[in-house]
Amino acid sequence: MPEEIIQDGFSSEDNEIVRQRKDKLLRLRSEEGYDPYVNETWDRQDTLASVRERFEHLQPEEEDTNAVIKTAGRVMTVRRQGKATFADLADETSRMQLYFQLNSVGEKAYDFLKKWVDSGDWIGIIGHPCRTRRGELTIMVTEYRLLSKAIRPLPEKWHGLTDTEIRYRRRYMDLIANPEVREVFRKRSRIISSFRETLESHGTLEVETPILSVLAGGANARPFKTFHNALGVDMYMRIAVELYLKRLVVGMMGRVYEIGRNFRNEGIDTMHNPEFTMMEVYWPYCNYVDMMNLAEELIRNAAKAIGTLEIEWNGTKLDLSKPFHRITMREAVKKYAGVDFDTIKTDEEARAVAREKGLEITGHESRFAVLNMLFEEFGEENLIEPTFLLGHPTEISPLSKRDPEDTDYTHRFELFMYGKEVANAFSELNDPLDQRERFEDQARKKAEGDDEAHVFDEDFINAIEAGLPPTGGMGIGMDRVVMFLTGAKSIRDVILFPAMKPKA
RNA sequence: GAAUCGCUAGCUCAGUCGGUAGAGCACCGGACUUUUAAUCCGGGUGUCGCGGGUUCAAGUCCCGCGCGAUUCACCA
Repeated sequence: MPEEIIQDGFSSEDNEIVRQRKDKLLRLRSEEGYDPYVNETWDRQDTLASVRERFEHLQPEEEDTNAVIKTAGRVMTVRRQGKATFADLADETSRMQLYFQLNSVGEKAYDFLKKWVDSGDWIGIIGHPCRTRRGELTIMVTEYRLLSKAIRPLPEKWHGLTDTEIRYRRRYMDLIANPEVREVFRKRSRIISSFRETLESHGTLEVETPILSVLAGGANARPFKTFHNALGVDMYMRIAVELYLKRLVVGMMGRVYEIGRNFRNEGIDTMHNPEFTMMEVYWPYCNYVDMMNLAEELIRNAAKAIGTLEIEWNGTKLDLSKPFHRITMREAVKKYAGVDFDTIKTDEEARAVAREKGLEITGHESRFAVLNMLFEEFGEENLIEPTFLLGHPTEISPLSKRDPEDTDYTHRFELFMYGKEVANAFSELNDPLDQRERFEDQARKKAEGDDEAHVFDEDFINAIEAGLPPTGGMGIGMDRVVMFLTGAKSIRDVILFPAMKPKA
């Protein structure tokens, strides 16, 4: 078949159905003088859900000719039957049967329907409700208007669209074919709204900080790099908003939060997307304990907002009304790896234990790094019920305040659910001298080849030097919260347009 | 990065031992004024993911590549 682009909007890529529909569209314009893409408004007065609610009381074969319904939606299926036609109309709220009779709409409109309206098209309709003999609430159409024409066929009406690749790449087709997918994203929206409501009920101000900047700090992660032409400088996409929000607390903005996209140039799997949504919150005069309470409240309220405190993910049910568990990293390692770190006093001892446990050891690890490795290897996956992990070593917590009782450890927690990290929080380090040392330590790690070590942010130190009040801060991975509350097994199922490799 | 599985019509899928590409839905034409996976009659619309190879003959066998899914590794 020769490569050619056919004129008038036709393409050699078109399949048979698309060619027929394009041809139909041209004929609709030339034969009827009707342009289905002209600027049109339609005064929709009812959604299908509201129609369903208003006329639920109708009995089979009952018809309410006095009521007027004015609605609109996408034609999903058409059942033509000579001088009568049934169709299913869907909108964002529901789906309802339409009944067009030759007598009810008139001959001219009925012929137009037969000739020009297809499944996939958007139509506005005026009619009244009735219930069929078989009990189906139906709109008896008296007038309708073709609002927009679809020239590409809908996915199959019975099996729908299941091909994951098409579902993610062409999410619009997924959303058309699978109403339950629309419901997941409505829940996502409600969860995020609930977070905002909870935060604002505590007097927290929503702020926006740079996505693009010269330094990407606040987390251990590889950033995306880009270039600003006019400034002539390399820039990075943010990996966290932490350092900016703490500057705002220094700047006397009080309680602040941001819900926004972070970007990390790392692998993609069922728990990670290169861009993901993070909520970060900072409260002056508070500490990590306040953040624990806030974390529980945020998650519980979000669950309530979508209807239930009983959640199920990956076959495991959880009751979010119960208080969340607490365990220290050392306790978790003792329990799940069988290693008692209280008896380990040197890095050498720790490395020996780690080798025994089968961990890959280079010989430079401190006992604190080993503790963390043992937790990640043996502990993490066991924290199924919501659990605050406490007592992180200072070495792996460069922005976290030390525990005054044991300065090798910090006042920090991570919240785990289903064995996955959902939140990370701490009493924010506000000692500028200590913060400088921590950054210096990170800089050493970076120089040793750790490309995920924190960058040294001199201006952030400057901010801390200006005085950060005692502050509790927390970050929550919103995508994971949505996954656990909706039962989605992949992060791609809670992100409308997940990252995909280009096909060709 | 590795392994496994998948990629065939718009969608969901079948395709035997290597022997002329199939079904349902959708779509096109016709009948039908209460159907609802409507029904009935007629019609197959295709770069079998891409590129090589073996063979008289490849959707099928072999090699390479691409994309996706899952698991593992990596990664907050």
